[in-house]
Amino acid sequence: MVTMKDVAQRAGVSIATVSFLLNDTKPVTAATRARIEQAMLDLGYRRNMVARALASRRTHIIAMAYPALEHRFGMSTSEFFTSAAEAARKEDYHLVLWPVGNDGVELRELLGQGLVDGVVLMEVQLDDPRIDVLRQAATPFALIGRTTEPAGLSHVDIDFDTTVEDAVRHLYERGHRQLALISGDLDDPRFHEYGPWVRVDAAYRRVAAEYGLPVVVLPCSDTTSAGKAAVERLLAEHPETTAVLVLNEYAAIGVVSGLKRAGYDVPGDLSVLALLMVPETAAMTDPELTMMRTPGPELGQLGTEALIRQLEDADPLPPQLVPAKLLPGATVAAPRAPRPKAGAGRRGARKARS
Amino acid sequence: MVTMKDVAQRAGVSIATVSFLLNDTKPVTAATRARIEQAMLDLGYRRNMVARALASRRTHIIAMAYPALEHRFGMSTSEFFTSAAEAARKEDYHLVLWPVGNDGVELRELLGQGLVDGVVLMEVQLDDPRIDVLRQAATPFALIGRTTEPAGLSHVDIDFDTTVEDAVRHLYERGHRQLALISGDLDDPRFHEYGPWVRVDAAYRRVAAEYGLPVVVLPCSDTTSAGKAAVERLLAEHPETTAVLVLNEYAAIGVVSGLKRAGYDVPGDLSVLALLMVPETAAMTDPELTMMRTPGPELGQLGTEALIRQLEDADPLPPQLVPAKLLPGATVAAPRAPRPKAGAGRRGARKARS
DNA sequence: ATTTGGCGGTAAACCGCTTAACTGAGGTGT
DNA sequence: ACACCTCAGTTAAGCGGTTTACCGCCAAAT
Repeated sequence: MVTMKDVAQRAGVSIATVSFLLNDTKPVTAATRARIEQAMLDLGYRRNMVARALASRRTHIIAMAYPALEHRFGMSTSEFFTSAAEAARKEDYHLVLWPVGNDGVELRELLGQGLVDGVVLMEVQLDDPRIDVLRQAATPFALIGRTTEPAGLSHVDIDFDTTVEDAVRHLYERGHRQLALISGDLDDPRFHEYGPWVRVDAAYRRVAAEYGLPVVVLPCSDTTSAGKAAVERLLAEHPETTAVLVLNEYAAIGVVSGLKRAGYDVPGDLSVLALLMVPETAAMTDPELTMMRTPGPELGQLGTEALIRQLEDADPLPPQLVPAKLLPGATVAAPRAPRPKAGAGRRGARKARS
Repeated sequence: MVTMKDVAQRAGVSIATVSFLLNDTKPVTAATRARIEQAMLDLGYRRNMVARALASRRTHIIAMAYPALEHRFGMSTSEFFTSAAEAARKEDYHLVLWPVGNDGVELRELLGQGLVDGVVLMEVQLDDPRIDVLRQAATPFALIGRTTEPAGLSHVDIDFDTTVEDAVRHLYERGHRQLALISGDLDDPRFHEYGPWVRVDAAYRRVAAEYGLPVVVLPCSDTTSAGKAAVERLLAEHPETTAVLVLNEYAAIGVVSGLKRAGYDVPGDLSVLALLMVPETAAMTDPELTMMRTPGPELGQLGTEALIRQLEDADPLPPQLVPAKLLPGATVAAPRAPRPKAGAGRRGARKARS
């Protein structure tokens, strides 16, 4: 292995000078610089990260901590990983993957090893014990997602308010007045603390009120079968509905196939707009789902950048809320009949096919 | 930060003794052991990975190198990442994510940093320049996937032969004699070197021949729309087909919806069996796809374990070929009519379903 | 002519841990 | 009784860098 000593020797300078040049931490004359650089080239020198880390107390490694066991990884999980890894590389950091429990025990253990300069925390809970662990360890961190009181915490998250607003407006502008939200299942004890669901739910109720729309919200867990079931209930209980927003990814698929199976034409009889989805999934339905594309890649990247800013103590990135952006598909159209106004007519459907 | 020196001091021993105890690299009397352990407990000592790495020349970090830019990540990518990360943790290693180009340039750069003890290489090409880079760097590595000549290389891969055999047998046993494979698009220059597609194609031709079945293979890239197009062509060119195997994940979705759109009943009119898929995706079609579940988690885990074995120079794990296992869904049934071909009487079935 | 001070460069002390070589106090064999 | 092992521990030399003093030199200031 070629070390700095070798380079220094060949360039006829001291090892310190090489270090100063490499880190640009002290000026060096053009002549010596040239000699050193030539020497490095000749020898094929590569600076050893580990030694550097030990001496400088900065490893240039950051961790992405995500809930282990949790096998309900959506499509967007790998987007987080890859976008974060790329952002890290770009800044000359490495990203390690840390599957950790939600209680923070494993996280504390890992932090103790002194391997990482900072942590990007995924799937942040509304009240997250891991944050205390990070604080106690005095380890810089950034959140993807946020707690109930995120003020002062470096974080990025989906802008649920804007996302829902945009979604509702999209439908409203096309004439829809009878909307429904197929939401997350907040009654499920595992999720009534789940930020995205809570926030979308709240945002929707607010926006619907603003638009003077009736508030129809059906809980639904994130599976296609749950989606089918939810839409059946919707048709039975609120047949006047002309457009449905679906929060969950897999549920949205279920909603579309449930509608088709029930003989409804999408978007003829009912429009469907998926709220947080990735294009690959949306393309799977027939017709292709119109969706708000979940900003997974942006979040992974921004979260990482926010963390690295702290580490390089540049001016900290302010909290970023990124809305999901509309990605048109083929499941939204104008409602079939002129809008029925207060209490007026409603429609079933009878398209069938086989 | 509590260092080994602190511990040694408090326990009244030399720092070396602490190290020997920690690494179990030299015997220590019960009495001193107890004193040291107590001291560590009192002080809350955590051994510093970086210093250890520098001194021992083993970082206990491994990299997962995967092709950057390649945004055609299937659902199984995050399975690789998480299963590898978990396997690494279990053995007290850390996993870093390295998005690298296929030419090996970035990989060489990263290896030079001396950060990792070894590399798990994903998406191995049939002739992969990155392997030479790893060899030159004398870095231990394991492959997920394999080259044309994988002998001598530590690797794990899907057992395409068994997978295809099992798939064909499954259909054959249910009475199908007119199969078709909707394969990868090997004509696409980007992919005619893509191992999984090449191997499935080859395996299918072999197995079909063994079973005395006509060989019908349609190329198809991995999108739902390509799947739809492919199945339309299939219906036009080979209307006698009673069951279709689909290699690609998204294509399989397209095949099902294409069939439904064309007025075919699945599986009544045509059975569909997806070859390499994850359950989450399969659940999205209606009816749910019958599939061979791609062994993503196993591969990530086994690849990591194989690498770590090398690093700990235990007896090396032999190359592992893991077949995809059948996961029943609702898209395979017996063919409707008795098979029209020459030869003896056979019985088809006429189960239908709606 | 002497002082001052900036500047390119060096020496050496770490960073926290591993490990080879060494020490010294019991047992053993003869 | 003496040399010879064993065995738990210790000393100290690294691992490959970073970083804080410090030094000598020359130009500008006095």
